[in-house]
Amino acid sequence: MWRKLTGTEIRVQETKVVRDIERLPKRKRQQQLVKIIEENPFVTDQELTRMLKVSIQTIRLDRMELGIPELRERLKLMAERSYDQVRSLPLHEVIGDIVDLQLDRSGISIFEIREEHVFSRTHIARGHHLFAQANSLAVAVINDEIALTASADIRFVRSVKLGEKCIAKAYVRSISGSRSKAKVEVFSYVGEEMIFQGHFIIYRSASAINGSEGGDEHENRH
Amino acid sequence: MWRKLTGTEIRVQETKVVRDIERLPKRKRQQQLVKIIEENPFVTDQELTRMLKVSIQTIRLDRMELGIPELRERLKLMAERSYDQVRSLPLHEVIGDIVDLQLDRSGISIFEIREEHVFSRTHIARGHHLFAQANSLAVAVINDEIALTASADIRFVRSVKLGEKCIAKAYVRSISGSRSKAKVEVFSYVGEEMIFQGHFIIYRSASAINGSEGGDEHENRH
DNA sequence: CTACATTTAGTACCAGGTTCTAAACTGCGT
DNA sequence: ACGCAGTTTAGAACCTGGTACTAAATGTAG
Repeated sequence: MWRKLTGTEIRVQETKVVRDIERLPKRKRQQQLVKIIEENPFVTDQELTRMLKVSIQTIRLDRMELGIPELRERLKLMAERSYDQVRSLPLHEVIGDIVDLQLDRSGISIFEIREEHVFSRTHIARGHHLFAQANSLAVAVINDEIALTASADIRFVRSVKLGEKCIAKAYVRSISGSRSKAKVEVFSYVGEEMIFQGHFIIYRSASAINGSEGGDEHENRH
Repeated sequence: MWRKLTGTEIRVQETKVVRDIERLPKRKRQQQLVKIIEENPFVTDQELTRMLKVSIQTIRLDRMELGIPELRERLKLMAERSYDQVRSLPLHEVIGDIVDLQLDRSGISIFEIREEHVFSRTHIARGHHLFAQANSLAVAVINDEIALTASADIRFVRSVKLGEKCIAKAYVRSISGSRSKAKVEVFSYVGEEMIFQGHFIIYRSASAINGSEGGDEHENRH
């Protein structure tokens, strides 16, 4: 369909220019259509006819060619996406996927930096996400029903960019005699490079209920 | 519609008890209906007839009485909600509302602990949200186009619960000679009580591009 | 028995489409 | 001037998941 056009386009100029400016409207219209629907997915075909000054059939042919589903399908997809997000928010309770866990000893989690984790202009990951991964892991590695971060000393060694996979490794360094506190060290890497390190003091169940308690806790994983 | 019912309910007991256990099926069914739709908003009236073993008209009467909109309306509402959320996500870039800002001097932000910030079982705020508020503020108070957290030393003084409002106050303590680093102290309070404190080292634009750079930055706010 | 609530049935209608068939119009090559 | 392809428009039948309304059947308490 378009093969022919591009072929002729390249060859001659004077005659085909006319052809192109006559043909472009379809492409242009479809581009516009995509843009309109993108920035307002709630628009009906009816409304589109008014905006693009073509018949409703043309709108529908365009949607078909572009693979854009009908209004209701779009809404359903959006609803499902947001519903899934809400559902997977409990998964959001631990930031990063824990791939290895030896309670009271060590743990490893992986966290991929995605669009929502970076500063839009520079695509550099925001610090609190790296902290959150490390903090979650430090809390998870403690073998108690409740564990709360009491304090932390952290360092952002280098910035992490969109798409990079952070691998955090946590080591439990010491358990206090009364077992009320634990020291956990976390090192995060992208590849071989260390990008973050943190020293966490975690309060655990017995002492965590009263007294100076921190900002995080966790449930026993299996 | 319900006024009458509740009226008789309150008055007499022995006679109405019978009436109630005869009436309950309706109420019970409606409670079930609410629950079903709540945990699966994508269900059609047809599917509900099978689940509740009543006619589709009853389902629809129930929905009316309960003020539950039809499937398509539900999906539309969800889609709109998620769309608004996505739109207001850039607001999520700074955690907490900045209410006062004196660049290179001090700043104040307020952050209310909501459902999504707490651990579901205990309703205690997760540490990284408190950190995020403080970190955002520490970065915001620096008068530079780009600012990145290099390191932080933080302490969770006491746990914060659902519904509490955290007020974070940041003070720029020192600016290095070359202006490449700044020291920022942040103290967060619920009412009079301090709940968090942190010491941040922030790298600023000139030196931030190369060298050891942190995990956060910010754009100039007006 | 009667009055009232509850449930079910059925019809007409609607939005926002899909699917399919059939015309027009447009412009180009020959 | 003619045909042909790409494009646009029109129209009818049908679909889902409802609303709105009328009417009848069933229950049940007083």
